[in-house]
Amino acid sequence: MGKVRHDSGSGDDFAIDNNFHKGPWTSTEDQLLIAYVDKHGDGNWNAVQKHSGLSRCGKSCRLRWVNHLRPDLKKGAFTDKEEQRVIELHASMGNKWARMATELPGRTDNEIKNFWNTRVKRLQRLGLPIYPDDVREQAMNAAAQNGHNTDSLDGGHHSQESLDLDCLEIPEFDFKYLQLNNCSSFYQSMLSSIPTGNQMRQNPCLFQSNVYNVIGSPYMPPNRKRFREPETACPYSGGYATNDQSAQLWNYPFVESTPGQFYVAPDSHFLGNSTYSSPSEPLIHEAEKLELPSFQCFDTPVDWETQHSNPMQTIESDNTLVQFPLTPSDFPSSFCDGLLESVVYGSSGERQTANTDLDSPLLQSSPVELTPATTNTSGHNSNTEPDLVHFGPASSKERRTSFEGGDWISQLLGEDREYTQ
DNA sequence: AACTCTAGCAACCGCCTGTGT
DNA sequence: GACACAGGCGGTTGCTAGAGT
Repeated sequence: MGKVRHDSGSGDDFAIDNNFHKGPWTSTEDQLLIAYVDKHGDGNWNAVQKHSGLSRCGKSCRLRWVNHLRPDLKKGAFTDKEEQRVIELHASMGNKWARMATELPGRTDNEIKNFWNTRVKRLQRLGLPIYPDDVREQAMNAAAQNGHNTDSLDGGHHSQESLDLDCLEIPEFDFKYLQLNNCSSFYQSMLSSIPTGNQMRQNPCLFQSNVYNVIGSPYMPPNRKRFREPETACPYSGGYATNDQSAQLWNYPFVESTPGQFYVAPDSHFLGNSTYSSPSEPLIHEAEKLELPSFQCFDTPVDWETQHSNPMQTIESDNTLVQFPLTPSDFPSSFCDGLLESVVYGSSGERQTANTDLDSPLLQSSPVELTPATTNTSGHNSNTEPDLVHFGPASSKERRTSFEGGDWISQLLGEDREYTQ
């Protein structure tokens, strides 16, 4: 790992320049830090080094305090209840570890993140889905029935946070252990439970993000590599989705949207955690990381009529793998970002793992990323292009028809594994 | 016993936002 | 508005202990 620093402005450059100590903390350092915080309180971390005698940068001190020395930390393995909660939270908010940590007293974002990643790896290894069937089904049902939160949008005082909560309530699921994914039936039932456009108009929050991201997000923040939730309601510009690699993977077209109309929240979960190398190499200019889903809401009402006549329909690339757009009513809400990933990304997870576990009866979704860097260290990516070629119906017309009917999705998820090479 | 593999964890990195000037 | 700085966040890396061979 290179230590060349490109960071601009934060104290770490300073830390490097001053040869601050790095690596594991010693008990002596811990004591110094604890003593300092006891005396001065936390915060102002760069002052810690100056006043405590620690040869650590402020960031390192903060991290050490937050993750290990804070008195309210809970140590030890995650309990079943905590695990259950983590699953719920991840289903609702994706890789928002810090937010998840606020819901799990005594646990840190880092801890949750490690726990989750480990868990995902384990389940992937076992060929089990990340989310229990119960979660998926209940979330699906909740999404289908959840036409009742319009008040929250009219209250005039809701924060993004409250919107998030309003948008998606993850019930107390019964987390029996995981069964194999029934992706096909699940997805088909998703499609059959799609609310009407009118419902969606009334509840724009319910029908945001992730699925639509594959439909084709007109949202592409310029010159941004990452998105944070407070930006959800920010203005948008045309272009590929934020998850532009996944967008490019699906190769959906650029669409200019206008304010007040439907747009897709940027932290889409859909395919968003599968950072493949795209075969359409020219489209990918840098190895951007894709975030796992974050729960997103529209602040802007959805204009479905407009969306239905979306110019995307008139745009078609020769390489288009999925015909866009599907109208919003083609999909349910992104009731569970992570769940959707489990459903759809399962296919990509299969593809990712196919080379090493072709015999697995169910290669499940995983947020473990395969970045171009990790998949393509030799400078080429040998396994993505064939995937794309076989990813979905052949012709655009067929694609559209099939996609709307959910048939090829079924094949994709449950039957057709040819694309795994 | 020696070696390899890997899961789990701690720490770091780079980017971001918020705030103050 | 531009800039610098502090702090926060999510992704990644590297170390280590334990399991497997």
